[in-house]
Amino acid sequence: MNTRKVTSQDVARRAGVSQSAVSRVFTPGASFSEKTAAKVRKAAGELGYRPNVLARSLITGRSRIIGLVVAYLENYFYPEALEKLSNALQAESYHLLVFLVPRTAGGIEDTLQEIVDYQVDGIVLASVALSSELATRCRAAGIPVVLFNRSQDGPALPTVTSDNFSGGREIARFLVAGGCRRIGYIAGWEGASTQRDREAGFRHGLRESGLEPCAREVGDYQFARAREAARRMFAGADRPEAVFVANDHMAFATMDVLRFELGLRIPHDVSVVGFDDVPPAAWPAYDLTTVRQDASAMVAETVKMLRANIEDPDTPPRSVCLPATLIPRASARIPRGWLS
Amino acid sequence: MNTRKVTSQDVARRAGVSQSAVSRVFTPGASFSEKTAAKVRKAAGELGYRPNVLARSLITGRSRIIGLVVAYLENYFYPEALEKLSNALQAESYHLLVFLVPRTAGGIEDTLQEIVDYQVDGIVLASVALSSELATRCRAAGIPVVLFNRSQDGPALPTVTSDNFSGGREIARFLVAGGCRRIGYIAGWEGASTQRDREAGFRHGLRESGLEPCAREVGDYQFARAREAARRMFAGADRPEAVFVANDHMAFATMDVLRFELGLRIPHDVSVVGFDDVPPAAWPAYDLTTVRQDASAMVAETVKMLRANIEDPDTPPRSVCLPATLIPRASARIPRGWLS
DNA sequence: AGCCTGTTTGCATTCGTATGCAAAGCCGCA
DNA sequence: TGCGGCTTTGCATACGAATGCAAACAGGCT
Repeated sequence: MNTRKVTSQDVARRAGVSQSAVSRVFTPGASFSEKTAAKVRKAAGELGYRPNVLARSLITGRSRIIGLVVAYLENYFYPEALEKLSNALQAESYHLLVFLVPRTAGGIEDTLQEIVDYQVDGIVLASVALSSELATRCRAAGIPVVLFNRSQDGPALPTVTSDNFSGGREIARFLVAGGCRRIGYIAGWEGASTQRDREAGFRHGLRESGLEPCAREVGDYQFARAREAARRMFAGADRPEAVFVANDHMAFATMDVLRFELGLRIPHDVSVVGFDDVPPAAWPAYDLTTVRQDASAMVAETVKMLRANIEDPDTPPRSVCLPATLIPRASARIPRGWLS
Repeated sequence: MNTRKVTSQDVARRAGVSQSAVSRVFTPGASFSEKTAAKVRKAAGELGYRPNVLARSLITGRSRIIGLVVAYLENYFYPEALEKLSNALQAESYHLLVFLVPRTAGGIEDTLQEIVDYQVDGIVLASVALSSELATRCRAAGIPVVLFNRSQDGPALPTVTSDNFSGGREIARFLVAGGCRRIGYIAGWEGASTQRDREAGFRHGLRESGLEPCAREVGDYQFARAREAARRMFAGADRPEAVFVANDHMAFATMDVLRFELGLRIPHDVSVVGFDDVPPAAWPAYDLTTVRQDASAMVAETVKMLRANIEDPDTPPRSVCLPATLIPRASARIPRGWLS
């Protein structure tokens, strides 16, 4: 309480120099002599002075804050990404200001405004779709935006995804090679590009063998809805031999329904494949065959793009699509020779 | 790019009023006539003006930013808490600036300094222990701090926990009532108050029946180490009939080892109980008996404390300990008559 | 009209730091 | 000693908004 904020003025007075000198000592690249630096550092240390980031950002126009918009953390891919992103940014002395928004289009509008109010240096949009009008406004505001794990048709924005199409296709090939013919698909939220691309790739892969999904339900990337979707899909007598679930989180729900409600054996009766490779997928209870999204690589690319766009706002938007590799585990029959 | 930042000056000019007038229209509680407000709002709308939060905070001394320090998001209790906390704070137009730190004491020192640099209005420390010296410095800096899910001996800081002691005791009673005598304990990170309290309560509960843990291993709240701990504990011939694992996250690892490495049936051969009640605990694959920490209530209390301390820094620190209730599920034998 | 009270308004200053500019200092060299 | 060139320093101002103060205004009453 008693300790009032200590400013560069206070330090200047105590060190017997001007406020500018203090500022320069704390500004990388500024010009000052070792002698004054010593005096300033000493005084600063004694007073416990630290530059006020907010005041600094007022004049430099950089806040060293990155806004993160994320719809939900229920899918464990996002906590993981958040953790990695935060760590990567901290290494460059940026920090994450998080905004949670309902996935519906309405809320994003306002949220984005709030973010801009904080003068963030950049924005990462994860698990969130952006109307093209909004995207344009962001560019207009001069704030770099990176789409994380979502792509976008309209106006070009920097985008980091993994190769959802190939991933989906690989899954189809894998299941077909394993001898499955009757294959179902449980879709994610239809508004998501990941959902679209995974399904498109999957259908493409099936078509290579003259097949198409024998059933399709929508789980909206939500646990509870995926459970219902699984129940519907496996209610009838002629149930699928395999099912591709659009992400791991829903795949867990599906496996639980198959095993514990319907008494089916996995993969003996049904093969299940997910997407993401979140940590629980590797847990023996699920041991889920899935496609790995390389979160670390995605984060690294995201940070790289942000940095580039912050340094030079006219950097042309790149779209990076990282390889996604299928991880065969025990939840789906492994085709003979697949691993060789 | 072209659109330069629009300031209150610009709005003032366009509306034909002074900058102060514009400021007042955007400051709740300030005095202005409806007539000027209309002019200002119109001009602001046309220009797309929004107050600069950073500039505002420079003069008001409030940034409307809350720093959140969290060690890791691997344990799904924390993403959940983070999501709820962020939502609760957004409702009061605060926002979370997240800082991830390794759980070791060293990093926190620096991290806390970085946080303070951002002039945050408050700090939430989750899953992090604070040296008493550091705690004092926080108070001295005049920044409200709330300990979330961690308590603290030394100097009094506001604290929100659930009743880990009672929770642990309840688990002991539950297992004993279920007929278990040989009961093991897999501990969390020894530096954590949650670990300490859960174990103390557990031991207390056992002692009521003249028992004590037949085995004890340390899992450090980490998945991999918990797995090893479980292997060690169940290696010998005279294995425990039940085990209390200090949190759900480690309990999943334990269950996997018991079932898939050792071929044991749960709860027939071994009863397993966790702590937290994270979402996967309710998934049929685990169906884990556990003690529920009411994350929503904890968050609500945290926000309340923060608000109180921000409004009046001399608010005496309160320690809230919320009830934690045992949720019987299928991973442990349910004592006859327990549910009645 | 004249006075009093209460509300609006603008002016000027403030928050804490960075930075352009010009003055001052330093160094070496002739 | 004097001069050119480079570095260091302080002064003054700017960033964008909030606010104390006093002037201006509006309204009610006599």
